[in-house]
Amino acid sequence: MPDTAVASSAPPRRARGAADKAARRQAILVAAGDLFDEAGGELPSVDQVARRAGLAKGTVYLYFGAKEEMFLALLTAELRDWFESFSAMLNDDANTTNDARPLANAMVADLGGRRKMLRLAVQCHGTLERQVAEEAVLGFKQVTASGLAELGGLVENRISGVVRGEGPTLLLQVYALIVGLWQLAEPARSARAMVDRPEFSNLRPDFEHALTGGLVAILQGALDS
Amino acid sequence: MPDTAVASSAPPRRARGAADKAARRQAILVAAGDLFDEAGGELPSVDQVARRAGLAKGTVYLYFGAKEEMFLALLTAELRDWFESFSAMLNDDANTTNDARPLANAMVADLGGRRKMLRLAVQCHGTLERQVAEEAVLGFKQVTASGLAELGGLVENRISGVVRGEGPTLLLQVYALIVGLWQLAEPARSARAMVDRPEFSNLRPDFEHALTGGLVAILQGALDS
Amino acid sequence: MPDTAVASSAPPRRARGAADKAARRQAILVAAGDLFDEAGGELPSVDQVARRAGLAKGTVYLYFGAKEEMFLALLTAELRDWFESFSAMLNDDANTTNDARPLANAMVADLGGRRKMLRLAVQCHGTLERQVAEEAVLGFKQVTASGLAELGGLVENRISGVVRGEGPTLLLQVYALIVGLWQLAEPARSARAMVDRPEFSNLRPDFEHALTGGLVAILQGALDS
Amino acid sequence: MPDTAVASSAPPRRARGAADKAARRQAILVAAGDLFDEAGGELPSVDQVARRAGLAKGTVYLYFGAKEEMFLALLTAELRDWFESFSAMLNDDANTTNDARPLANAMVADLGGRRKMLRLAVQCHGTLERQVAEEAVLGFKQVTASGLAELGGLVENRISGVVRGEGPTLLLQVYALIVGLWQLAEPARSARAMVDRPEFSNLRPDFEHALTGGLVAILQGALDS
DNA sequence: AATGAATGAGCATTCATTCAT
DNA sequence: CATGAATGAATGCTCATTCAT
Repeated sequence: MPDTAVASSAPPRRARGAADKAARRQAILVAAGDLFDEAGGELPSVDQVARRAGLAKGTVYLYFGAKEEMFLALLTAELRDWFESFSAMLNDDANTTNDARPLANAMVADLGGRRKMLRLAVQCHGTLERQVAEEAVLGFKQVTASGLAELGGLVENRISGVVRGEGPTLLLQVYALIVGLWQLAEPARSARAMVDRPEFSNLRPDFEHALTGGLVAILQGALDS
Repeated sequence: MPDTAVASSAPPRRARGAADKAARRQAILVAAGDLFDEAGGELPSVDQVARRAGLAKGTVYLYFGAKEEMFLALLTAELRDWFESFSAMLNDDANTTNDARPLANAMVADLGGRRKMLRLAVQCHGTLERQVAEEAVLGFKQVTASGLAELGGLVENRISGVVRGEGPTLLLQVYALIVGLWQLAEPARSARAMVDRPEFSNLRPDFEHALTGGLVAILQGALDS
Repeated sequence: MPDTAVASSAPPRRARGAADKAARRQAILVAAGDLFDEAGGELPSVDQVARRAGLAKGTVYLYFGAKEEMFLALLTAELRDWFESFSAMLNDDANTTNDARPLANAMVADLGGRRKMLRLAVQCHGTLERQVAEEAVLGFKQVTASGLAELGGLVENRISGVVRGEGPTLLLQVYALIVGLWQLAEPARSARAMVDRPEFSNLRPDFEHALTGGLVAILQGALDS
Repeated sequence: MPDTAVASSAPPRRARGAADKAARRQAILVAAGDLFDEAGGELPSVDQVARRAGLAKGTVYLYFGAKEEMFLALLTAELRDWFESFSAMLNDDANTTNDARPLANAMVADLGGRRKMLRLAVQCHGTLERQVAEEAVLGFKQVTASGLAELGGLVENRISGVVRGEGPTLLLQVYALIVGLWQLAEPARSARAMVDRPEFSNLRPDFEHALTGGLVAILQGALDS
């Protein structure tokens, strides 16, 4: 697979083949993601992204119809990855006993390395989706939907007590809890100092603590029913 | 004293007394909230708000230091109201049996009329807090923190099984689930049509269904422990 | 003269007599001047001035038709004072020998305590006059003109060599040199650090040195002719 | 190569080469300068400048980081030009006899066509410098400083009596006198009518008369020492 | 006379997107 | 394919001034 090997090197001056184009598209996404993360979850400008990717602003628009699509694609990729990871966890017998705690713990641990996904989720569900053309949301929705369906089925199979057809709902609950807690747990820079004051300590939830508790409750609720 | 009686009507041309000023401030908030809601959760411009309130742009800045403060104040009020409502539910014996369902149902029903609060929550936690001066977040945080503390105590008292000190955490889980699910359940205009397609049906969660399930799980988890 | 004695105390709640009004007007001017100086030569807002004077914004407009008038009046007063001081110098025989240096030195020393006047002069001649109603400039021009005429006559009498009728011209030259040099010598905050670099040393003139030299030249020129 | 020949005409729709870009930058400066002059020394809005140059507002910001930079660049150019002209005068033997009058006359005549420079100088030294980022002042300061150094040396060489090292000081005196007198001589529109009244005749100095006298004095002072 | 609430004109700046080259 | 110059919509905020009280 020479293509794969080359894909990771610098993209060529002109991306002609499909592989080249995919590589360039990927390079843009990487640049966008890095900048997004470095900015603490703030969307970088298209120009910044292009420069970071070593390209011109206009080039970005050859690969993405709009700025928001870029980040939607980014979240799509992050979600896909998370889905896989989650899938693996569900397939691990150690996580699917009658005790929800192992799975919850595994999930929380796994999310520890997914700050970018969490930040993107906050942006996308809160703001981004509003500003994108209908078609642009399509890819995102497709991946999400199919992932949800697949994972939902897995959930129904592996977690006893989950009623047939309720798998996706349970996943949505889980995802909502994760993203919702993350929003509360990662306040903006300006609020950072404030919530560190003792009188506001209960406003800055310990993300992991609260999340673990919530996940256990939701998962255990399914197991018990 | 007809004046006192009509205090809730339109404030006088010039708000001199504290009551008049409060009324005017309130009128601005109402205008802002209505426009926000009408725009489907998009922040209106200050000028729009002023015009809707029958005032000039500059006048708004006599009552709010910045645009974002306005909406933070709005959410503060909405939250305060919700806290009260929630408090009443918790104090209702019918909601604090060993079955979490009555409380969950009550909460979901109550939230049905709080679309504005939910939309504001999405905006504030996702975007607004990032853009406001530290002092401006203070009032918001104070109300939230004290409400959380108070409600948290109530939760610990009224819901058996909630460990002392874990009340606020449970509330955060609940709040996160609510806001998180709302984000997923209220796609932007552009995505509205899309998720109505059958193949995406599982992406447009039935907010009430998923929320009820999640709340029951979290609350029941506490009751059972 | 009880009035004079009272005039310097806090102005009464309501200024009724002419003396009271003058005192209040004076208080406003003092507040304006102090704030102007504290701000490094930046015009304070009317609100700031009013508050500093312990008055409401609107009250300022009972005494001055426009913000700029205030500062024009301020400069008028400063100039009047300087004129007097200058007059005294001219009347001092020690300053009116055939050597211009004593007078130049005296002037420079005197200007050392007139930073406010210099800053005002820069503002007024450069910007303020443009923005004031015609009538408002009247008082300023009157004082300036009469002072110039009077001082000009004195100059013609006391400085040998000054042709009859050229006294005011000489004064204008002197005044222009002073204000012009001051502008160059007091760069804005942002440029302060820069001109302190060695490579720009010649851009930050030693105000006193350059001014003394210039004054001596102009005055001596008259003496010699 | 017709293109090269018409380089000074309107730049192409899109300025790609460095020359085109310089031409466009120049076109913006010309537009800004003309508007500034037409407005009697008032800064036009960026939008006005852009429209006059046949461009969109945003385009201006491709060539200047901020509005003030534009006018600083304008003064820089004007000063550079004046420096050259001044330099030529100094190199002219007819201007460097023991009589300062020829040089003074030449300078005054030369300044007659530099109204734009004088108005800009008033704005820049009085207001503009205060509002610009430090880096933006750099270019201006550099040109000024180097011009001052160069001209200062020339002055020392060509005007007998100027002590080594005092050339720049003398130039500053000259520049200050010029700008200072201009400020006094060009009252704002509103004051124009007023100073034409006979009683204020001495306030509206004959710029050329007073300037000539002052320059002669300063220059002669050097020659005589 | 004094107040201070209300007004609203005025403007620089950013940045996603387009399209000529 | 790539570029990057050009576009221009969009808007929060200040503050001098007015005038109802």
